[in-house]
Amino acid sequence: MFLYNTLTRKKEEFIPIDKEEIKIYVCGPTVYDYIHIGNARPLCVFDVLRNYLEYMGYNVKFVQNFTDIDDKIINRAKEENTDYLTVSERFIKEFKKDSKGLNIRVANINPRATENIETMIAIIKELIKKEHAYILDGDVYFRVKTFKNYGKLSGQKTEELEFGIKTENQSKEDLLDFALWKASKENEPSWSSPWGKGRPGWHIECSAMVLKFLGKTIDLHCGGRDLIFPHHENEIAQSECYNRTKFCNYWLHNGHVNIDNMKMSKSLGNFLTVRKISEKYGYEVIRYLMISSHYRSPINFSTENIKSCLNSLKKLYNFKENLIFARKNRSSENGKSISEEVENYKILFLDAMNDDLNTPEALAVIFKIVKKINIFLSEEDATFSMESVDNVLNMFNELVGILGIMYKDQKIKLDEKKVNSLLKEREIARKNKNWEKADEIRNVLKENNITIEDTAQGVNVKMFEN
RNA sequence: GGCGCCAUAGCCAAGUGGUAAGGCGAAGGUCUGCAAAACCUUUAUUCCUCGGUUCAAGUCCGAGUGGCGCCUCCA
Repeated sequence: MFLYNTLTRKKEEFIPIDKEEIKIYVCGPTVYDYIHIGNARPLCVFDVLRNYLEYMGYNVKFVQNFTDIDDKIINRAKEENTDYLTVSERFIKEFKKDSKGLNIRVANINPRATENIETMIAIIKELIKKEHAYILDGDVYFRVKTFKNYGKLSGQKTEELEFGIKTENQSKEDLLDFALWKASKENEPSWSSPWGKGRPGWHIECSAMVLKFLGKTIDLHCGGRDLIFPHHENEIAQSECYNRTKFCNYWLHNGHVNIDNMKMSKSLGNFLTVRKISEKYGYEVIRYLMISSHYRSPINFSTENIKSCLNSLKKLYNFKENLIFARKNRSSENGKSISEEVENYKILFLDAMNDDLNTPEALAVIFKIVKKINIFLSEEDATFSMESVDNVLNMFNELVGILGIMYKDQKIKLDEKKVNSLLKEREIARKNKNWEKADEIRNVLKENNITIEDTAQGVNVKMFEN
């Protein structure tokens, strides 16, 4: 499998440190609000990565943190007249709800910054001892000039970086130095440290949690491309100065979700929450949208785009339902085999995934399978071998499962008995050419998310939300 | 000032130097009591522009135009 590594700016073959346990760290959310649609992107694409690695037979240890102490959380707590813990607890819950909706598997470990402050303090102590960091009025700063490779991830030279830098503390030794520890202001949550009361800087959190839960060197570190600088650059600096070894082999960065071609962000205020969109269109279409472009490309969010994705998903659901219908009603011992022609497509799907997770290509392969099989199904008089139908169904479920779509449950609001009696009633009406009544029953069922289609082989009852 | 990304049909979107995947939408047709679903046909002689390399360029090189991101918090 080839992955684009930001560190080398090339697609590289993925070679794990230890096949028995691939170590992935994904930067998680700062929990001060509902996640926005941009946050959904790394969740979805790196969940696909995880699925695919496991599909290939690797064991994966997947760690995603919660940044649960930060200025924004403190501010929100102040606004709501409550404490930071109430805010972070609340939005961790909401995060989990949205994640579940998006069919994101729960990480093996979800460490919280505030639960790992001891590790951070230990690292900072050592960095001070090694003169990679210094104390300044209760703050601790990382001395960037002591790390020769600073800039290796972002491709930046330190001299050039200084050009555009904006900083709040002018008394730092160097403009590039960043905070490892921040002295606390009055009435703010704080932890005691050798440098007085305070709280950790953002970058050290991730370094500490990576070290504690995954070790000194990890396979994959993932996040949005806006994290390349300074966040990930700083993580490398801290961790490599502390561990004296390479921090991470492959850095993966997803592209942004834009709105009107502008980056969607909480600071710009042009963001849409996952919750809001899911209330209108459902969660699944958000996930579909995320895999419909390559993970490194930008996505421009629009309702037109969402609606197009909804229709595509509908086509896939119809396909699956029609196959299940064919299995029940159109299979016979001497039936046509439909799976052989489609077996090669699985290889094409895997080729696409192996090529830096080319999910749009992988989706195209799925639609090619759908097309091929639909041509078989469109032959009205044909019957099919049940085994081959099962093969296709299994393959379809397998591929779609890697992408993490098609997970919506059938939702039946009416009980089965009632549905069956309505169906019988409709059949009688149809025999008597009482079209009005037949259509009325069809509408009633439709209102309950049950779609019925009259086919040559009988009535195809589809029970999913449209 | 530096680093980087992007430009392919009405929309979304792949594309490894070998003659433009796939999805949505639209139009017409088949099937159907009507639908639905599905199938068939049509929908980019051309990939922002201009040069260059090559037998061959959407793909490589150069210049230009337009858009975006990072260097403050960000996914």
